[in-house]
Amino acid sequence: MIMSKHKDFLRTIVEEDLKSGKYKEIHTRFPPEPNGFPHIGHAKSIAINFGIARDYHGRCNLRMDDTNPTTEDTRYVEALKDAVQWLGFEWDNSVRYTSDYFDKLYEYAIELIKMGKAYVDSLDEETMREYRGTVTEPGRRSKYAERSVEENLDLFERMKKGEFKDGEHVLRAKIDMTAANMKMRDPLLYRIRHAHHYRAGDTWHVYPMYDFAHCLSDYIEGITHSICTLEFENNRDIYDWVLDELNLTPPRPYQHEFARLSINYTVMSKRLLLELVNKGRVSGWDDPRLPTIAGYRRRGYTPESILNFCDQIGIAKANSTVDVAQLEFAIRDDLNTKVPRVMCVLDPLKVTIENYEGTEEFDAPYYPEDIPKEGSRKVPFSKEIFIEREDFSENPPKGYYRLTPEQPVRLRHGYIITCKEVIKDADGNITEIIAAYDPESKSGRDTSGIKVKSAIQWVDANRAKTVEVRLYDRLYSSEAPEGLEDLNPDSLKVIKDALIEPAVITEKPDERFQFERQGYFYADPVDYTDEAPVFNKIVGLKDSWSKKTKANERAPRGERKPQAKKVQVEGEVEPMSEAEQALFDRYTGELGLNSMVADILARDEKLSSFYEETLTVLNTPVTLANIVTNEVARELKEKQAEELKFNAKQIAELVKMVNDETISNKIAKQVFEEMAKSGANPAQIVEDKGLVQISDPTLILPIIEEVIASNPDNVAKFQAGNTKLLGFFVGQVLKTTGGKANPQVVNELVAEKLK
RNA sequence: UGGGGUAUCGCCAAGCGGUAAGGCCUCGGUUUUUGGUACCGAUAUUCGGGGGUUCGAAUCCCUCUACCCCAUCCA
Repeated sequence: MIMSKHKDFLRTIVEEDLKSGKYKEIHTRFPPEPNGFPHIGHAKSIAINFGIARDYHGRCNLRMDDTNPTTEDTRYVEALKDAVQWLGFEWDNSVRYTSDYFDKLYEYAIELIKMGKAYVDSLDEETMREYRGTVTEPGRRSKYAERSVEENLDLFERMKKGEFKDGEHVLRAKIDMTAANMKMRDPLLYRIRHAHHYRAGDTWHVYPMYDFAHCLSDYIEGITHSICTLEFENNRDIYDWVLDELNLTPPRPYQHEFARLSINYTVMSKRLLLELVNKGRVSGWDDPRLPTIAGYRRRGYTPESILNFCDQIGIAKANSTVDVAQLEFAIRDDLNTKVPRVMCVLDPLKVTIENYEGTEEFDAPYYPEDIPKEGSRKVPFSKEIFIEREDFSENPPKGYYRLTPEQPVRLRHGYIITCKEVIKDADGNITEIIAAYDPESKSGRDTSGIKVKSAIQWVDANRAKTVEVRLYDRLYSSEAPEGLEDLNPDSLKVIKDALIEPAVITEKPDERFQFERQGYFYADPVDYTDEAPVFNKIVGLKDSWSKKTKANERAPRGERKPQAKKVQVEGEVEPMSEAEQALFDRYTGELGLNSMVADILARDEKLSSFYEETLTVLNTPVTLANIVTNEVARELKEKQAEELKFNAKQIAELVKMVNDETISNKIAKQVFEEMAKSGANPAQIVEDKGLVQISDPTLILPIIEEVIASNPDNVAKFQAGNTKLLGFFVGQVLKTTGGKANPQVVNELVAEKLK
């Protein structure tokens, strides 16, 4: 497979971990809970986990995260396995189950208890919630946290044996009831559940919670990268806590999160999907309108198209909603090169060709010339045919290419016909067209010289087969649906008596077809029989004609409405304290700092004291303030001044070198980074790495000339007025000098050279 | 509201101090016996807002804003 040039952030992490030797081989896993049918969001996760394993020659497990006996079932296990296989992936070894680790998990829990890191709590649910505190108030610990190790061990064992009722006790980790991360306020590890587990049966009366089971299951399986969705970000702390506290033999897995998939005009939540199925708003979990794997599958989507789609949308951490058009593109793109073209008339209008007698059969290839596939069929033709009602217009709009009283049209693979007469019923509805054909115009040996604007699909009236066609549209009419009220009432249209050319049924060249000029269709795998064929519409063809006419109806000028510029509300800035204000005044007054820099320093005790210290060494208040508020501030964000590898004196020295132009600002940043890492003296770093600035034009000029010579395109662009390119040339020169050239000098020289 | 995240074109998304990738959508055009496909071309002087640092900022610093997640004995 071709790896795209730009890797996603997960693959970047994986590569780094492989390179650094953190892991020798990568091992991922797809760990759904078997409590519902998989949807395209799962497909994304499958594509990521199995895809990464494949790309880096690792392995990927399929694991059922089945720790909650009340929600899980084998039928979901089967559906999940099925989905992975359908998408074309193979899991490593056999399917794994968290429930297979219950014994091991129990042992780990005992270990935690023995370490004094876990306790049996006996608060009732409501009290426990109360004790947990809120996002703004810290929680407090239950009195049961004081229980002895022995008591905890005893209680936990009896919990396991089933001596207590549901909810009577739980096992909790002893972490921190005041933690800012709510998840860390002594999370539950085990709860009592007297329930039948679909696999473990009735042997267990305690079941581990996600936060305890998941990290350890990953560890047990030797997972290296535990990839999950964004909502588990807060759980990562527990993940790490459990694995670290248990003193496991390394290596251990690490969790990484990505944004879950959402697509407009549909829903992905289990709750909403379930509602649709339970209330009968769809025919079942495999209703072709549903974003479930089963639904897409029945609709006729191919695994390749779903995988391509997942590939196209990328992986990132921003919550976003992908346009369905992207999915539709993926399936069209896939089917275009694969499926045979046939003719089907959905809304028949009878055409009688007055000057034709007898019957004949046209030899019609299944694929257009641009598709390198072979195969053809016979298409019967006679005096009476049907065309699509839409393909005739008595009063055609501007730009109409099809049949009109004045405009001839070609019958695809057949003759050119001309309208002679329009027959209507009493209400004025068109019931039939009387037409004439040109015998010289037969497809493939047309000598008629007639020019037509288009070719339309048709079927022979006597030999066409009647088929049922199910036309699917988006399930919801709202882009971000919230419930049943947003349902699209026209999401399913059933056409009972569409007419199709006989070869489709008798020859069966495929299961998926393109009905020419209409879209891609799939022989419904459940309801189709040769006697009563049923086709599902997978997706329509791109239709720039109907788009144009509809756009004209809606907005005659068809311009994109100007987007209102986002209005930014300015928030309140916290006022300064008196002392801060005094400091601020001194900085802006006496020292001449600009107010922004002074503000940053005055408000930050750590920064200002660091700054004051640098001042005692060197008397250039402004430059010092700049480096302190920008570079030092970054280091001081998560550290105390004492933890820094460098000190104020060294910063002053660094600034001094900039001031006397020994090094450029650019180099100063580089040196600073080194200082932050190693704590070495700036002068030493500069000397070791030979970073002294080059300002001599005679040294720089040749390099500039070289850069100019090797980038003639950009020179031309620059001279044509693209002045931003100046930065490009400066950058190139700096790159070749390892950043040592004096950028100011380079700027001047480049500008002059390019003039 | 405390904590954790996120913000780059209509929709996704690269980018990690030196020319704002790419795909979808849209709009033109060429080819076409599918108003399809393919092909060519257009579409971000600007990266949520405002400041600062720098010769140079989407990238570093400060600040504000918006949205998402967390107070299930669910996962």
